[in-house]
This record gives sequence, C-alpha cells and structure tokens, in this order.
Amino acid sequence: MNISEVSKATGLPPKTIRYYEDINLIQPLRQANGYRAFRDSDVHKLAFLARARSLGFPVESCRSLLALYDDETRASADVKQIAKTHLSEIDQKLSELTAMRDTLRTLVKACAGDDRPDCPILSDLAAPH
Amino acid sequence: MNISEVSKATGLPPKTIRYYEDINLIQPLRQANGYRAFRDSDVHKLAFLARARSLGFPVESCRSLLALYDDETRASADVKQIAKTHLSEIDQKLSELTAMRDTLRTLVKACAGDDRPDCPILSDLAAPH
DNA sequence: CATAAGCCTTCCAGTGACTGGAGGGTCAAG
DNA sequence: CTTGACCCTCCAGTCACTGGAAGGCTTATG
Repeated sequence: MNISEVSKATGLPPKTIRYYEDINLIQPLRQANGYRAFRDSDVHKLAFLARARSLGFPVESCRSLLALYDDETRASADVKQIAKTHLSEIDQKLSELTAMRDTLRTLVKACAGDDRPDCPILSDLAAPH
Repeated sequence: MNISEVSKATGLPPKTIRYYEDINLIQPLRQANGYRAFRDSDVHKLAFLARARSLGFPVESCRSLLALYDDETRASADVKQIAKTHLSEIDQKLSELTAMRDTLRTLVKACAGDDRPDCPILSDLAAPH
C-alpha cells in the first residue's frame, strides 16, 4: 500500500504519516523504488493513532497507548491512568475556556458595536485585575 | 522601572516582556547601561496585553486591540468584531473538548483499571471509526 | 520514444507564544 | 574586591504538524 491509499484509509494526511514515521511511531517497509510499503499492521497502527489524536491525546501518550495495545500482558490500570490524566487536563482546559467564554460573552453583550469609541471591552482590558 | 519590577507589576515573566518588545508590541526606552527603562505607558500596555492574553486573544489580536485602544476615533464595532470572532473560536474549541471529555469519561468509567489486559479504552481506539 | 500528469522522495523552514540556558556585562553591599 | 542579584543578547527547543522546493518514479498518451 502506498502512502496516498493509506492516507485515504486513515484520514491522515501523507505529511502526517511521514512525520509519524520520522518520530518512530510506525516503521513501514520500503519498496525497491524507495516508496514506503505499508502493511496492514501499519495501517491499523495509524488508524489507532488517528483515533487517539482525535480524542486529544498528546503524541507521546499515543506512543504509550500503542505500546500497551501491543503488549498482551498489559494491565488495564496503566491504560486507565493515561486516560484519566488526559481527562483531567481536558477538564482543566474546559474550565479555563468556560471562564473566558463567560467573560467575553458579557463584554460582547455590553458593547454597542457602533461607530462611537466608547467600549466596555477595551475598558475591561485596560482596568486593573 | 526595570524589567523585574514591571514583571511584578504585570504578572508577566521578564522573558515574555522581552518577547513582546521583540515583536514590537511595546517600545521601552533604554538606560545608559543598556537596561530597559519602562515608562508608565509601557506598563499599562503590558497590563492590557496580560489581560487580553488571559482572555485567550491571540497575540496578533492583542496588537489590534491595543491599536484600537490607542485610537480615540475608533468605532466600538471594530473592537466588538474582534471579540466576537474570538468568542466563536472559543465556542468551537469548547464543543470539541466537550465531545472529547464525554467520550473519555465513558471509556474511563468502563475500564476496570486492574491488572488484567482487557480494556475498553484500547478497544475503542482500535475499532474502526 | 518523448512527454506530461501525477505520484513519490528528502530536506528545510515556519507556525504560536513563549521558555530554558549559555555566556557575559552591571550594580549595590559588605 | 568579591559576592550575589540583577540585566543583556542570542540560540535552541517546545508541540504537532504543514508548506514548499527540488528532484526521482510511474503510467498513459501521441
């Protein structure tokens, strides 16, 4: 399988697939002409990575998850730990973003948005905090 | 005012203040010894930037907001537009993160987290999507 | 057989917003 | 005169790609 087929199969751009090889997440074979030759196992790994990345796992966590997936003697506790850590980072980000959104909503609502210079948004930014 | 005092006053690390000068957000004067000499107006700008950044505005938006703040003939509509654009990007991110969180929560809850290898998290990652 | 389109390759640079560290100058106190 | 706490600049690294240049390979057509 050539890279563009793998790209279609996994939804990952060819550039990303090459990058994942660069950082050693996959080790595809090579054809005589130098083209990458992807096995089914490479495609599975890439699909796994695509899914894990879409859930927001950092690439290094994806590497660990992939290793655990390959390890039949793994303990599910190790997987769960990674997921829980990631989940709490997401929760953290969510609460920061929610706070930002609430403040911004209030400010946007309070701003006339006309051709006059008075602006509660700028007033807020300039006020001491 | 020296950089460490400004840092204390604004909550921004000295490195960040130097960086903001590098990208021309502020133009502090220099003392004879080469040290930066911050005026009150520099400190005010930095505080403004710190607040805008804490609301998640990208640095380039901060630059625009600062310019509008300085412009007494501004239209509040221009400020509001920037804020609304930013707000919708936050809303976008929030919905992505919320979806991730919901999926992860379900998976984490379903995982035994013991010393056995069976793991619904890995099963999900390996399943077609 | 030549050529053109569409693959594939590598390598380099850029993104955003800092952050760490090396290497070195300056200043105030004892 | 030395020590410690400042300050300076410049370079490299972060994260996860992404864009682009320069060039080789493959396939179809004239």
